[in-house]
Amino acid sequence: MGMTSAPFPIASANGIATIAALIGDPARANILSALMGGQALTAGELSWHAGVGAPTTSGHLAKLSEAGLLAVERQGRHRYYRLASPDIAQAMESLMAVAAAGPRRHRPPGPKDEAMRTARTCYDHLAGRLGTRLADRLNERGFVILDDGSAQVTKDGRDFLGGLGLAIPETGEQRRPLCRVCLDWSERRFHLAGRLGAALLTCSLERGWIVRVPDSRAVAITEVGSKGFATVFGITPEQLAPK
Amino acid sequence: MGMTSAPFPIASANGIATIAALIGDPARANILSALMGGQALTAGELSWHAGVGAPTTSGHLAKLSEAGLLAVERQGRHRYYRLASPDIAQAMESLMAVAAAGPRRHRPPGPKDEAMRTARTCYDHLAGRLGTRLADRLNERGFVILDDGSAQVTKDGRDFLGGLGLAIPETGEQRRPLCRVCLDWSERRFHLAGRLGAALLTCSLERGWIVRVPDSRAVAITEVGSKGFATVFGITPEQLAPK
DNA sequence: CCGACGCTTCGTCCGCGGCCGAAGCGTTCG
DNA sequence: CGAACGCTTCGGCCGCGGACGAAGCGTCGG
Repeated sequence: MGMTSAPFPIASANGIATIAALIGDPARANILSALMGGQALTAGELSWHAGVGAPTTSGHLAKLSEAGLLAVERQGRHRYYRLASPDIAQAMESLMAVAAAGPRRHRPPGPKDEAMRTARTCYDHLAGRLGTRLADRLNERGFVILDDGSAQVTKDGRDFLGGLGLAIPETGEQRRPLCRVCLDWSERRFHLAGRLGAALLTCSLERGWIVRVPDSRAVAITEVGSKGFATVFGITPEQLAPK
Repeated sequence: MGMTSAPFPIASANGIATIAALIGDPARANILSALMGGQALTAGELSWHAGVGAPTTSGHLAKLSEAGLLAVERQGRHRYYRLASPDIAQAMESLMAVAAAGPRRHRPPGPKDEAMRTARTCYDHLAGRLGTRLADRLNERGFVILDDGSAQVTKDGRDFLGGLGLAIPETGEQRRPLCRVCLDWSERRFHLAGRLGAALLTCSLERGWIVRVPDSRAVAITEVGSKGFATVFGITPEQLAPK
């Protein structure tokens, strides 16, 4: 028998349990999901999202912060919480993919849900139909190469995006990938993440092409945005239609 | 203010909590970690890995199966459990990355831990120093392009790997990416995953270059393997040395 | 300077869920 | 066919941790 010593914890398996247990509480999951919107929120707002009282929320926030999942910033009498790193967002995203793939959870697609499917933020980039179509169009035009689960920006793409005023750092040799794909839980296809994805989101917001929907990760596409996405990226309104 | 209706659960945020809660139990995390080795294990073996009794393990396995995280296969009086899909493995991997990045968990690197750092399986591909060096060498030679967090196989690479007897399906249009990167929790750098990563692992096993270490995800590099990795990929033994 | 507000800490309650021993069911072997 | 084995089901124990109300601390507004 190859049984070495006692049944002792596999290296780091305990660490992963700790993290997962933190995410595993409904209230905390709601908090983290709310923060997947990408913007920092106050404890009060998070309390509302979590669906529990202020004291309970405070406890949750303390635990999440201590574990390094959240970063906190005091500002006046408010405390702004945000996800501590893109890694956290990616872990959440992977879990969403698993959850969406799993056995049918009864999830009546409400009107708000429909807005989320059309366009939403995924931490710091775009997701939903808008996000996936954006990836498709950039791929078709040879600006990014999407080969199954990998993504790469081409020379042409760098030029094109540069023309939009999107300054993509040449090769920062940073931890953060320039361009990676992210599995969309509603579309079950890929959209663009990484520094490029983040740049596309901020650009769209700055130009007023999309606006954030209050208390939600969903974003609404404005009039000017509808034109902008069509002329610049070739995304027709039909492609963004619910059905 | 924009408070719409009651604080009702964000779409699918509850689903993610369910999944995370399942992973969040230490015993279950140990089970899943053990199955990250990529091979199916019996309930008894998993009970040992989990560190709890058989009845308790059985309960855990039932929950994990029902949630769609595990697939089970009856064979004689044994029941073989394995991860239900690569998505699960990726979610676990993301969580490991978060856990490893978090505040210092006291994790005295034992001898077994050292073996894991040298070479181990990560679900169905190679990780550890061997895995990352493999990615490096393939990158240097222009067989794959690693640009930050993205990976792509070149024409040259396809030819090279074909010469090794690795038949990589041209472009299966499958869900499973041909080549993607996976963050190595011990090296804190990328190694290769996807269908390519899986092919590299099975190839190495078939040729006897590596052998699985019992009751562990670690793999040991054989004599012939040491030569093989050096001549075929240009990986010197020094690059695989612990320090 | 006092009251309203935002957030946290403290104390308490209580229910969910993990754990085990014993028993039950199916399979394999002598 | 009976005994050993692998795994699951059942029943009961117990402790962890999430929930809230009340109170405490810091900040902003008149």
